[in-house]
Amino acid sequence: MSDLGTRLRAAGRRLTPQRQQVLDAVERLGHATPEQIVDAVSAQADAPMALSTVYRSLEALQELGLVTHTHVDHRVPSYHLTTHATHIHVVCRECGSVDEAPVEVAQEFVARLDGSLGFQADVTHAAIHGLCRTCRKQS
Amino acid sequence: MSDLGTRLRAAGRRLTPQRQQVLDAVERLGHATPEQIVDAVSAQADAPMALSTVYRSLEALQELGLVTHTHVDHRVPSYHLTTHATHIHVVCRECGSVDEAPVEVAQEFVARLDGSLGFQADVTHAAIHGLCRTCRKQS
DNA sequence: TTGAATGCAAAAAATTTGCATATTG
DNA sequence: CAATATGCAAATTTTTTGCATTCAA
Repeated sequence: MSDLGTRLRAAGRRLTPQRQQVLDAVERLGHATPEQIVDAVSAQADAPMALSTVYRSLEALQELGLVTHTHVDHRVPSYHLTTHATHIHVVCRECGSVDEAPVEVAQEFVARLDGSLGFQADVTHAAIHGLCRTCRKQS
Repeated sequence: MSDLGTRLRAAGRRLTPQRQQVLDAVERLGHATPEQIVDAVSAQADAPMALSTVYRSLEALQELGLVTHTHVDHRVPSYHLTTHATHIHVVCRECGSVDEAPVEVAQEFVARLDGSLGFQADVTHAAIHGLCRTCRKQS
């Protein structure tokens, strides 16, 4: 994987300290909302970063395929590295709890999507909604 | 499955024409944003429905487990019947195209989530992000 | 009749945009 | 130097909330 600067330039874009900081923050935080990112970056950097810059940076990083986002919370998107492929999020629609499952659980699912649609799925960190063990028993 | 009124009352809530209309609209439209629902309902009913009523109705219907939502478009949630289990949505993060896959594709995935976490997943209409066949080749 | 729901308007939250200025390549 | 990106503030868009009124049970 080439570095951020190279990738950005290849896409006709530029490497700025802000973009690097946003990428670093996403990596460091694991998952983060734009709000959390701006807070994290502003805490480290000398000057606070504009929230609009975070949005625009995330857009650029997403275009490069370096980050993606998911909707764990129904309102705010949560960003994470595309390569940070460690688990899948399952969200209970009853109690709102968030649990994690290893990627292997979806291996066959991904393979089938590939086979039938030619779609390269990024289920990693995808938010799967449903009922958790506990809430399920109660209904 | 008991009817809407019974279910609502069992939850200490009430059956109102608005809630029935919202449920009907979701069923008729398949998927719909709050905005689309208010439009659809207002077109049929004599008086236009308040958008806040749509939000509150959807909340109630979700609590009953009758509807769920997904994020096909990253901004606005799209609602659909929980029972309307026909397909899974795959969304390309590159071109934004939306494709569908039959539920069977996820059967094993769902079974495994159940087995490992006891989680009852509703992958139906879940939005899976990734790269479509076309965009995949270009990158 | 009484608690729950609606409608409206106002507030809050989240995201986007315009534009002058600064910065990258 | 030219094109791209930032920062700020204003504008949009989306969702929530307060409250008086209406309505379901």
